[in-house]
Amino acid sequence: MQTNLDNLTIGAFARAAEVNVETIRFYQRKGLLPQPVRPPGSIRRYGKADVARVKFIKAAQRLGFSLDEVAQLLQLEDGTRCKQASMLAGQKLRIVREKLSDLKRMESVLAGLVHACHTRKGNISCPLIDALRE
Amino acid sequence: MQTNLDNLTIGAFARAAEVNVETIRFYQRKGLLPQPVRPPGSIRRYGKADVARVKFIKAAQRLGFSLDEVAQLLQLEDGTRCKQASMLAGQKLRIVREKLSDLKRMESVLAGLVHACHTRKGNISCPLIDALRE
DNA sequence: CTTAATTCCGTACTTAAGTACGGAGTCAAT
DNA sequence: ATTGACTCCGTACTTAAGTACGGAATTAAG
Repeated sequence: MQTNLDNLTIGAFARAAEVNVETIRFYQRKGLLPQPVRPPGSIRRYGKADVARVKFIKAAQRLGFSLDEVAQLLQLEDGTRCKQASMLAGQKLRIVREKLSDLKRMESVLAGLVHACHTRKGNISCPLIDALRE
Repeated sequence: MQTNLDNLTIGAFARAAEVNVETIRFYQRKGLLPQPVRPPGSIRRYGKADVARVKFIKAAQRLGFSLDEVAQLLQLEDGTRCKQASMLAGQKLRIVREKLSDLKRMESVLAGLVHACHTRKGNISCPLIDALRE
């Protein structure tokens, strides 16, 4: 295909990357995306490398990386510094596991309370409210 | 014990509730805590009911409720509307379970990538970076 | 050639849950 | 009675990840 993913306007770029235009500009201000040169008296054009970069960012975000952390990953983009990259991922993995255990605790407490609320008989007070009070 | 948890200044209140003073003021502005009357030309005093209310708020937050949701729970504080309370908890439980499954997915992807990075041999490029690129 | 849609750019706003600041008043101890 | 700590109050700042706005320039379509 002849460059149907090259020479994109910023609007087409945003659609291709499935984000909105303001997000592109925001990433440019943050330094996550390079600002392509602007031909004097004209508008900027973008290509598939740019689309790939945004998709990289979004993929990393889905794994729980913040934009600042994504910036670090982007510095390792050449793929030659596997050790650094996997250290970042390892840190993130630890954080994800902590969040998991927090959420599991919340899940079991909430499930227990909801169950107690449903099986409660007679005029005793709400188990959920009681639990928060104790 | 004679009122060692009553007649508190805002500073002592904050210490008793294990939050800081600005947080108390913030909760008052949000309507989560009542503003005790201020004796003219004097300062406000707080008691154990206030401490209990802050602890209630913090307990609910630990279960994943936002302050706006906590405000709803506080309206059910008398414990007579168990059905409403357990509906709120049920909604929260669904959200917690969604987050759990997201995090589990993230965990397994990250763990797989970290493992691949460590067992990689030779000059192939970083599996983590590759995964984000794909 | 005119009109509508985009782009560009800087600035300001959004949400959540606080934290920080600064000046004036009040309280406790010496 | 003065010093230092604390309270009061309003306002502004913080973080993260964008979103919204408004006016000027540019491009695309008819």
